[in-house]
Amino acid sequence: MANISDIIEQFILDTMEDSGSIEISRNSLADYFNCAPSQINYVLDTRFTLDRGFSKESKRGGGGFIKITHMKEDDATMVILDSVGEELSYQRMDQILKRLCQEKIIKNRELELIKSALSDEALSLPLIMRDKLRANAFKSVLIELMKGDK
Amino acid sequence: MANISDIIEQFILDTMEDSGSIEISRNSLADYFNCAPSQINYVLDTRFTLDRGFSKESKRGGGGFIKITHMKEDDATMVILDSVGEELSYQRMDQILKRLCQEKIIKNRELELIKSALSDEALSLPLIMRDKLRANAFKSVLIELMKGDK
DNA sequence: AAAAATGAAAATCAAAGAAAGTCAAACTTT
DNA sequence: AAAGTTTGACTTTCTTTGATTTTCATTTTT
Repeated sequence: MANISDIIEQFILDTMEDSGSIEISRNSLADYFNCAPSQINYVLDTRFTLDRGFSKESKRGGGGFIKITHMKEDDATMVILDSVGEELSYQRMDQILKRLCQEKIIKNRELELIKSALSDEALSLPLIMRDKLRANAFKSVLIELMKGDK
Repeated sequence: MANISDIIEQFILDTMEDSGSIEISRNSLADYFNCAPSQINYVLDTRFTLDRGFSKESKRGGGGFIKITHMKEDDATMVILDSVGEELSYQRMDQILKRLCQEKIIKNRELELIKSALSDEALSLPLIMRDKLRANAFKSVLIELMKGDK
């Protein structure tokens, strides 16, 4: 235990606890922990994944940053995320979206927009890849929907 | 938002908010922000682009100026659809979404949802395929948007 | 009055700088 | 041995800076 990756993970988790998000400079963080900058990427790639309810955004160059967002911690949202799994058909996505709509989590127009962005036609790929990619992209949408307060 | 370019962008946006246009002296603006005059060009080239619905005109020499106008397009969606080619980077999509937002064609939340559905993280594919797929999926969203109104 | 010189802008372009991403080799733990 | 971690060299993207060029208006010269 107590390897640097776990420590960095904990640090990030602690820092983002209140707001549900954090915006950091990769280099400063690496400096702070005396590690290679790419170590930060390793931590991000292995721990702050979509499956675990995190989404990331970053920018290079002057004024660059990495931003991590987490969805709300309650079970209900986590259950939905879990239910997506590795692959997601258009039909199943549709079902989930309908439910979100019934529960007033999204508007009908939002449902339509998401469906059009992630329809079979929009994701022009071989079937196996398509459902995998849809699973991933849809998780990203769910996380956006269920972001912590702010 | 720690870099000068973003600050200058915001300043210009704020200043032109009311009238929808602004006429400035490049040198004074550079003076005001203590930066190289060419930095202003950089901001103009990267942020006040056609994709975002801005047009620029300028004059050199004594009494020179730069004028930026935000054009109101009747059906921006159609024009944008035509301008999205075979590939679409995340950055460019972001610009377009900002414009759709400014023109009140989509809400901010819808912008965020689309961004999350079609982010680099969501579309976990090799870069070349990713931008192709994004172009396709985004067109599908634009078409959905055109259905909506009217 | 036309031509030439001067100076005041803005445009361009390339180099340098800043920050994050990638990938594979070396090392550790299980 | 396999899985997980650490490190570093190299790449890509975005920003900043400055030197040089182009364009326009005004003034001076012929």
